[in-house]
Amino acid sequence: MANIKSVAQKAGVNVSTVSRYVAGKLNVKKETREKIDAAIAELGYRPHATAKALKTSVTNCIGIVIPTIRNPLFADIVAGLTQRLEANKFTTMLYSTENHLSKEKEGIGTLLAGRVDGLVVVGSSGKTGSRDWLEEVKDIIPLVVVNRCWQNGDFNRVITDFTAGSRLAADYLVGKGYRRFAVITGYKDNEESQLKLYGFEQELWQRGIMLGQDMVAEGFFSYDKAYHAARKLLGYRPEAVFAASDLMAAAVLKATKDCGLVVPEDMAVIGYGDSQISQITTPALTTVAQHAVESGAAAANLLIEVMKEPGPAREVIMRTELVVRQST
Amino acid sequence: MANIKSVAQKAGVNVSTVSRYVAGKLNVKKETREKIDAAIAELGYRPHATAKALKTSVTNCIGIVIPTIRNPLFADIVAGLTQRLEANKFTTMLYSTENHLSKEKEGIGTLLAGRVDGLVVVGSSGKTGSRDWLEEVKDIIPLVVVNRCWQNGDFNRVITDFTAGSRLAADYLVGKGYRRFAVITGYKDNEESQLKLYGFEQELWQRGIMLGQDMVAEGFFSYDKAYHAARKLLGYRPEAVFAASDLMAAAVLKATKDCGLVVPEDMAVIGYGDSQISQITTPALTTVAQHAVESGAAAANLLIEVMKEPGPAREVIMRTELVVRQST
DNA sequence: TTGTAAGCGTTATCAT
DNA sequence: ATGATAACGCTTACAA
Repeated sequence: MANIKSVAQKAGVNVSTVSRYVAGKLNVKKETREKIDAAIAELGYRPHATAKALKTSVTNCIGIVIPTIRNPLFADIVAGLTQRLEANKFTTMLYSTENHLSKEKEGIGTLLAGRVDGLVVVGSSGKTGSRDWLEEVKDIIPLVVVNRCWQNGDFNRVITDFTAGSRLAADYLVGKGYRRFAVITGYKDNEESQLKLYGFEQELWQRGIMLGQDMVAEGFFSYDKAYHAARKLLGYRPEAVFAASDLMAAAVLKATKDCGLVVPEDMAVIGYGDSQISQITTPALTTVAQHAVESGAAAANLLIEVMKEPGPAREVIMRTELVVRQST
Repeated sequence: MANIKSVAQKAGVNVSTVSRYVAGKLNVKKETREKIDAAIAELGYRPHATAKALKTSVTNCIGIVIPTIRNPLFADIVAGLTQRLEANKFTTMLYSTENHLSKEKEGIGTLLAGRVDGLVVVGSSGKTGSRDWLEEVKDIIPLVVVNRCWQNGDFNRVITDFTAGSRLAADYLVGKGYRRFAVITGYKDNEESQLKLYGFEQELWQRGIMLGQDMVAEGFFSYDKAYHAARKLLGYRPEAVFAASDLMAAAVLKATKDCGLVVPEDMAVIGYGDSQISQITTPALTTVAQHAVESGAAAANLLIEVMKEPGPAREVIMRTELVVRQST
């Protein structure tokens, strides 16, 4: 590959002149410019980003760590991130932990080795959390966490107000006259799942309604697992089921149908996410919208801001909304 | 940040010794090893990947260019890619063109600047194609293209046999006794869409069945657009509708229902992809499975192979299968 | 306006 | 088994 030296040689000038010209500094004679342009074109020269990064300590690259790209929610967050970052001339390095929190440390480690200017870590920590580890990281490199709410150090963060979203759902259902509820959560130990459950219970409690312990089951954010959980819960004859994701709500619809019940006449179902799934089911799902793409974009903007001028930790809260369709 | 020099200093040895030890070369005395280990731990030293890349010309990083991560199909391909690449100690740089083919050149350009050891370009080229551009790229860097079938230079490629998949669908439907068909394609100019349509037509033709021109409509891989297309097509009373994606097939189901027809009794619907969507709809969709995750994994393996020993272009064909559910 | 030269953090060759 | 040093491709004072 052609390098700056060969360009300089061919153009008959010094490397520093080429460097300055390529960088856009304008104190270079027209005649020289033309010679350099010609040399660049002829050699197919392309500045070597790695060398530049080594010299300047700026990589123009941001690391993103996610649990899995196959969850549409995370895909949306990544989409929001890459859009904003690419628009700001950053490239992105993606590391997927495949839902193994233990791989998070490894992933961050590889990204950290002088490869990126900043880091975005997406997704819930587990029960144990990786708090101590991230605590170190944020001293090494600008860091933004997304939807990791338990992390109570002062991190720059974008969080969705999952609790408020669940309260919207509960409020709406109670207002509709339902009194006997069941909930399908994600993972018992997962913070996002817990916050969603917590908000729902809290709102019910304020309305003087109790949610029986038998009425909560884990669905593991999986269609099949949620289906089985739903079959069990339906035995207790709830009037309405709240699922922590649209995918699991879709499973509830299926279970309901297989039990010979009709939604919404015999039972109401409400999902979470307002993903494409919620439009596709029959009946279409009432759901809590959580603006995943915008969360990603907000995280990108926050990180860029933080890299420009560091300071005390900043926080962005993403609001949720209720989207009413035909399942309630 | 601590560098190799500071470690060497603290350990009281030369940088080259540290370098050798860290690289795992074993000609280093136990005593020295311990001193170095202590220094590394104390300083929190982490080898600088960028500097190493500059020196060795290997980045251990692979570039991935995709149209958009929000399409579950591409997300699956990326998942397959990152799994295999991470397992082989590669990091991945992701560039998303947001469905603008024109951005592909820009994206590849940024990745090319000494940032990556190899490149995977995913997705159809448009009518015009970016063939000439990629033709240059493959001389610069190891390249694998995925599902870009029109590209007729000798590229390393992983392609899904879309045509064969469509033929499976047509064969099955004709066997079931259907004779009057409608098709919802993606984009008219998109090769994947065209191949899917082509296979379907071809199989019908061999069975002596004609597909009227009015019976084909663009759905743009969008739920809403496909819904409108379906409403129009239903006016011509097809006995079965073949959609080029599950999402669009779901839209057909909706349109059918809104027209007061029942699937599969009044009309059959068949999708493409075997994505999660196909299990969720009511009735669940019969669909052509296309193994997206495996395509990504195959592309990763192919690229690794090509980087190890270059040679004539290799090709991997991914087969398709029919998955029969309740919509036919 | 252009040239000289040091240095970013590594690795690798050659001595010792 | 270890040390000295050049080099990777670039940027950036500083000098001319």
